[in-house]
Amino acid sequence: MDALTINEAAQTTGWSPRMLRYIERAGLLELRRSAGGYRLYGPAQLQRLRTLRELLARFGFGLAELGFARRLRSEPQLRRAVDDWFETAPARPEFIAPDDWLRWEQEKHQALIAAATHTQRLEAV
Amino acid sequence: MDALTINEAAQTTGWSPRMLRYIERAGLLELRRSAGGYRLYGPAQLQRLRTLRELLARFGFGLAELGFARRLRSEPQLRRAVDDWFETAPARPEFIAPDDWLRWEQEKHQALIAAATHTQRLEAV
DNA sequence: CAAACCTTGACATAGCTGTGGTAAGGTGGC
DNA sequence: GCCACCTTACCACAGCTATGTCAAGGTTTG
Repeated sequence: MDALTINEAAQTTGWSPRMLRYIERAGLLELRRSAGGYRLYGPAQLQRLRTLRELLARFGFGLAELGFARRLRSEPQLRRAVDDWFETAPARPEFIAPDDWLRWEQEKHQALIAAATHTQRLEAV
Repeated sequence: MDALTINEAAQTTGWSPRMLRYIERAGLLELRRSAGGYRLYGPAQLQRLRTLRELLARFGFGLAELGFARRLRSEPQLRRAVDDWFETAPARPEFIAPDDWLRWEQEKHQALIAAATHTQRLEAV
């Protein structure tokens, strides 16, 4: 068997077993199951979990947001509706000063980003 | 002056003044300001606010998610990173049964959707 | 078959979201 | 110049997110 069970996967990816189940539940990772129902993590899944970690830390957002990104790519109706909303010329939110948005986002994820940065620094040592 | 102030805008859009400020703060609507700093809502902004209402009710997500969609379109790096993550072949989350995701999402927004539906019904009367 | 590991489900909690207030102070139009 | 309206900055609160822990009960494998 070249697949890990959840605790082994947790160790090599840095996620807790709890979070691995949560991530699957959130629709962000598809897993094979053993005959008895054990989650089986293959190399591809492990890699995905590691990049997921990096992604969230680097940009400071959460699983919910990524789940929404997933909906955007899998639900054309939703995609269209959202695109339409943003493209309605007059309000042009693309032109809001990035600073404003950043300030807002950073307030939200300040702690998270700080933690991530700290972690990276530790890892860099 | 063909622009409304915040309470007038609130009345014609159905949002509360409180939420109108919140929406602006979330980077989802750009507004002109009077010399003294009053928010000025033009027809375009009003329309946008109305469609925003419909968008959220129809698909059952929140301002935070829409804010993330905005980031996706305004931050190419983020966009690329997220696309890459989803396109990494092996886990293919696009192929997760829509049912699973829906169940998950609906648990989350059950109350919200119920409330929205209820509101619509009231409005329809 | 027994020890070690897994599964789902429930309870817990800090922090953020979406909303509503209120207060202290500036703006606008008659 | 007044009164009504606006602004920002707080306090508050229910509900959701991201995490952890624990219990009761199957699975694996030596």
